[in-house]
Amino acid sequence: MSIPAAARKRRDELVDLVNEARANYYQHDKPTISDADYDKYFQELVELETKHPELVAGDSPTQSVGGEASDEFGEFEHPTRMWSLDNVFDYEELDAWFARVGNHNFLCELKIDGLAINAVYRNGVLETLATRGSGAVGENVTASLEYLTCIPKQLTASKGTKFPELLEVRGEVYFSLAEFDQINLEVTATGRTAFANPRNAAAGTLRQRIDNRVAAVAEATKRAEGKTADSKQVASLTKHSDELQRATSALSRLGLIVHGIGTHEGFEIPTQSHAYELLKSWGLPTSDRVKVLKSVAEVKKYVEHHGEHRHDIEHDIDGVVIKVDSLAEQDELGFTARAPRWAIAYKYPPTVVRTRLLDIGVQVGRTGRITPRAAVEPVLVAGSTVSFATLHNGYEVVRKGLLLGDMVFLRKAGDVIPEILGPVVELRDGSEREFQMPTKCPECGSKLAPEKEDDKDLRCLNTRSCPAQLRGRLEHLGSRSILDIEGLGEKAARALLEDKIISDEGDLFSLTAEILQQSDFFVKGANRELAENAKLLLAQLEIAKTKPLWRFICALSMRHIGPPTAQALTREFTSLERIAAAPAEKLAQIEGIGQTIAESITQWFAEDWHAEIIEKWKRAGCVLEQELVESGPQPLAGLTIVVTGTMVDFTRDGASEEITSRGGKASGSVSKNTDFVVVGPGAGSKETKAIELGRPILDEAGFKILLSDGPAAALAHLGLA
DNA sequence: CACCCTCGAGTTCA
DNA sequence: CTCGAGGGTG
Repeated sequence: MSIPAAARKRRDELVDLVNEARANYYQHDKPTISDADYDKYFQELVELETKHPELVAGDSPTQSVGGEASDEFGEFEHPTRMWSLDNVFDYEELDAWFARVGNHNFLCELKIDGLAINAVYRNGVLETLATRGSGAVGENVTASLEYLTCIPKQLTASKGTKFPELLEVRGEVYFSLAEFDQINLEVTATGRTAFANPRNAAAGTLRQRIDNRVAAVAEATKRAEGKTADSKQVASLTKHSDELQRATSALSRLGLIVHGIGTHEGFEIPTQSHAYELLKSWGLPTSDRVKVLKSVAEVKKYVEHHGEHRHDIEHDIDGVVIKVDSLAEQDELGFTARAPRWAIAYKYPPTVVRTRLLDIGVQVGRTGRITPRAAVEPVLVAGSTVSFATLHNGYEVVRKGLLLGDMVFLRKAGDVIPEILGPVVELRDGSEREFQMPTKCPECGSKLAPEKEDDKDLRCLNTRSCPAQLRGRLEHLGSRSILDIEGLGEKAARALLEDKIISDEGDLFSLTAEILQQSDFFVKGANRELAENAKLLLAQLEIAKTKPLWRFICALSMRHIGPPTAQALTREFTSLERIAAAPAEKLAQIEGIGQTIAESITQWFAEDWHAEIIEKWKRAGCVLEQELVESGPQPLAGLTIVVTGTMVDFTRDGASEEITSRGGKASGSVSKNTDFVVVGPGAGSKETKAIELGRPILDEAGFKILLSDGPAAALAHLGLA
């Protein structure tokens, strides 16, 4: 039977999608799609392969060896929630925490960079092992228990021991650095990409469906031992056995340190340290680096000691955890929406590495701004390899004292964005050369100049026809946050311009199939049929034509005008025509718009080719007016709310819309004017700032209460009434 | 005029 | 995340 070409194609797409998602998650430490999407694609692939077994091939993730994401996990609801910890990054913040909690005995321990787990024992017998997951619900990985040597299946009893009926033990599963290197050697030897860091390796190893692997071996055994078995089936058995063996071997090399208890029925303990002693006496692995310290000074000494020796430890750590030792005192301090008040994580500063500054190139942005960008000798920092880092502007280069060829210090700001800190002056040998900002635009050759006297930014003033600016504007207008036109990304923008299909953004909405057919990028096959990407683009352009006016205003790339300002303009004037006709004095009356921006707007409209863009868009059917929407109740009127980190049920833009539609203001930065800070997992400095300024912090559940029941209910949810 | 806040723009890794 | 720059306040 032949396989339909469409099935083959879809199968290839799915394999790529899933494999890419896995690589991003495990090898690069940056998830790109949601777990739900991942499961959806994986499931579709499984079904497709079940229907057409001939399609199953070695590159399919359904066949791949351990250490990667699994398909469906059994969910496990933790009897007692697994909390996160609040972080501090320096002594000032740590002192603030000490001041909040008061005098106690403090239990200090290392914060292992691994995977948090919850082990549930019933009457001393291990019943369930689950990952932390969201904290409320994790993934049930009990199936792997058999192969984990790091965790006792049965607690050891000493004389007279009576085990609690239900006991939850919390701990961290990890690979030692030595095992991590070993695992990665094995991984690369079988042709797969290495894990980015020990944490991902541990997560990948534990979160695999070992039971599926066992089943696969059983199945292959049955076939290979059948009467009609051929060499292919024997080979398949060998392959599946090898995979199972590698997976179980990796599992057996995971380590565990326990660091807490959840539910504990039937016994009482006075302190955290007593709890550890008890767990240890039952045979659970505790750390011998745990210390109970009586003063702030001693705690700081502990923090410093392990900061200096963090690389001498057999596993990765990213900080120190400090807990109030007495459980009674813990109870008194209680919890915030997401973390205990009685514990804090002191995070060590992000790693700084040294690398060579090879060159400084310049980029031309959509507004013509010239941005120098450092090319460095690729270097591994905090889990990924960095090759470039922005330098913002020419003055930055001078201020940092950088010379081409310098060894430089580099770190990841917020653990994400590479940042060059400065040169290692001692290592200069005289061959280094100064960097000069260009005087001509690298893309169109126009002269570069600051827009205003004293501006630090250099700009290419050829707004109309500089290819970099045209491309940038098209890309910007197509992006998710503006008109959200799928099929109009970097490549499409480049093709539209280079193949001279459009001369600028004005022509965009009058594109037709016939016009697109003139470009190689939008056709396929010998008879130049319209390709899928072209159909997508045309359909998306049609949809975009009726998007809200403020999005069109942003799409025009007027200087200084982003979403908030565009929305303010729309509210005041309701149509693009009225904005174009408004005198500067009138525009400047709007909050957030002063003389500078007002004049910049009127000047923009005075430009002939700008007016033409608008004419063309209108002729093509773009709706450049705001129909008055009946606004619902406005429970958030007057409130400024900041959303940070990731939400389960909202995108960032979605959350902003929920806020503005209820009369609130969605802002991007936390200040003392902020009324609420909504914090999801993965939040960074904004959360720290919120704590610093004492602003109320909501989790996603609290945010939903805020949206539905208003600020008073949200505060009540926090126990602040 | 000094300061704080907000917004805009560019941004790194696959 | 970070810098620059505009807006607004005291």
